[in-house]
Amino acid sequence: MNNTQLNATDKTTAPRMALKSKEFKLASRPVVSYSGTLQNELLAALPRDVLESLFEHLELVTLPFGKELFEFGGAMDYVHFPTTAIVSLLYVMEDGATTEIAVVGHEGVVGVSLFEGERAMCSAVVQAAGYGYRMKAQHLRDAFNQGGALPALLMRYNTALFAQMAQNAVGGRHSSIEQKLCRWLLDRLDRSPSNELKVTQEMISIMLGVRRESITAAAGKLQDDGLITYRRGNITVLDRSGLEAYAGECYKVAKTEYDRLLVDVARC
Amino acid sequence: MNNTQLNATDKTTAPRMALKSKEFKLASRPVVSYSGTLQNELLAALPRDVLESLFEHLELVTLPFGKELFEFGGAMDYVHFPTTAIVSLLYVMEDGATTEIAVVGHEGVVGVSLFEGERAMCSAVVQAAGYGYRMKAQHLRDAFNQGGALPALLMRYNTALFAQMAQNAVGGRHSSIEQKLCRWLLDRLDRSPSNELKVTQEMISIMLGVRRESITAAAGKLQDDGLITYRRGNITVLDRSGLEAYAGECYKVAKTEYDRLLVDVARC
DNA sequence: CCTCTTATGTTCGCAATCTAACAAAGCCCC
DNA sequence: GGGGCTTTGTTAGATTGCGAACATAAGAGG
Repeated sequence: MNNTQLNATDKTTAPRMALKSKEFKLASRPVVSYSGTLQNELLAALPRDVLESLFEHLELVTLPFGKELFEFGGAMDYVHFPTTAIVSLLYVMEDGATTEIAVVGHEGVVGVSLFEGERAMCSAVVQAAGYGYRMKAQHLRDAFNQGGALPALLMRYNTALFAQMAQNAVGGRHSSIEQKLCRWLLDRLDRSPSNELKVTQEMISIMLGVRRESITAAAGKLQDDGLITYRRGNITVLDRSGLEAYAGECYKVAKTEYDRLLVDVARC
Repeated sequence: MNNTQLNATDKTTAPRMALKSKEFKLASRPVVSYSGTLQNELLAALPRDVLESLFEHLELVTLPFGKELFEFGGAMDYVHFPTTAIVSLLYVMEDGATTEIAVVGHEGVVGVSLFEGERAMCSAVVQAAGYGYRMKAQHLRDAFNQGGALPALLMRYNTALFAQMAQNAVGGRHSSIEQKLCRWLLDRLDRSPSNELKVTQEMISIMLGVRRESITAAAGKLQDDGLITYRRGNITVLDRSGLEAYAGECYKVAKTEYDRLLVDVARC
């Protein structure tokens, strides 16, 4: 556990990987559009008038692998609504040890959880290249303060995020590395367009806060059991329900909360 | 780690302990009063007109040790604003393993983090007997939807709670048991009226999700180092800054976030 | 096709924590 | 002031994951 661990990945591996991940680009490159925003479920859940009022502030951006949307202690000028990208909220300890606090994809928003806090208490790193909409945090704050459907929606999203973080805390203490790996894969899968994940074992180890060798061992076992196959930075999930069974309750509980969020949202 | 662990504590130890903890009762028993509500910092931070509109719905209640304000999967009809009481958000796994997700005292509110979710994703248990104000969740929801200072305040509180949960996840993976114990003691201390905590090592072990023997060992070491003294369900903190130094960054980061919450709140 | 980088596989010993069983106090209440 | 329950102390062996060092292989780019 040394300080070079994340840096090495961040500054060296990350940009290179970003160039490689062509799979995540949409078939036809999207433009800023009303329909485009609907690819983010949180935006899609807003009443049409609210979304329209936000629309002028939204900007479609590419989110390359490894990009830091904000870092620990830094300012959070923008919030991001991922569409095809996946973003990790990561905490890096002073000694270099890392832990993934939460993961955000097309179901959520990055930065609003830290609303009004001027400084981030963790960093946000793009884990899977893709697209997302961003807007100045101040505009979202203004919209929040105007009331309507937005405040309640964000509060509800926070509830689901809470569940995810809570299960991270629980699983971090009481799950085996294999279980954690299963859950991590499932969380990505839920936010990915395919059953193929472009990620190295080293990256996974950083996210889970374990050694790379432990991931090698765990992944090997999952492959032997026919749940996944992998080769050099590429994991394919073969048996989703098998993973779910192995992951145990942590995944299930958090997933249930997200599903409920969407159901509740649909009622609006 | 068996299923009887929490139950034994809950149903048997808890009521007994509650009867014992006389220290936490206020010198003169408070009545529902405007000034009483100010003992909760979140309520105190509300503009006078907002607080007055909530006031009629607030009810002063005693919160005896061990009382479950809500349980996993259960309904959350009330939100609670502790004044002298301390409440743990606990998750109990199917196999009986436990983890404390967060702790709430006079600085916060229990139940609102799970706003609009009809089912709780963890249980809330009174850890230190005392008082608190409660109100029907629906009334708070109504007030939230009316806008004004309340939505922003709750959002800000969520930010601080996020920081605490995040550090729980981080520390759960990367701290020694002794460090976790230090941090846990400090978190209680911040919400307690004195430097004496009424809690058994067994209770602590349940909160931290470790074995009781590990707490015995860790507490013994802290006592040898002159940081605390203890005897049968009673821990006295002797050297707060010593504990902080030992606890490491997790405590510091979360504390900073709460301090900022209060500063921001004071600006309102 | 060859090379060089990066990703994955493997090993050994070590430290922390857990499981399990039992011993010794301390404190409440009769 | 003594019985009985609760809390704390102690030990021994098993397991999981860590640290470090190195071996192998896959694929990108020349």
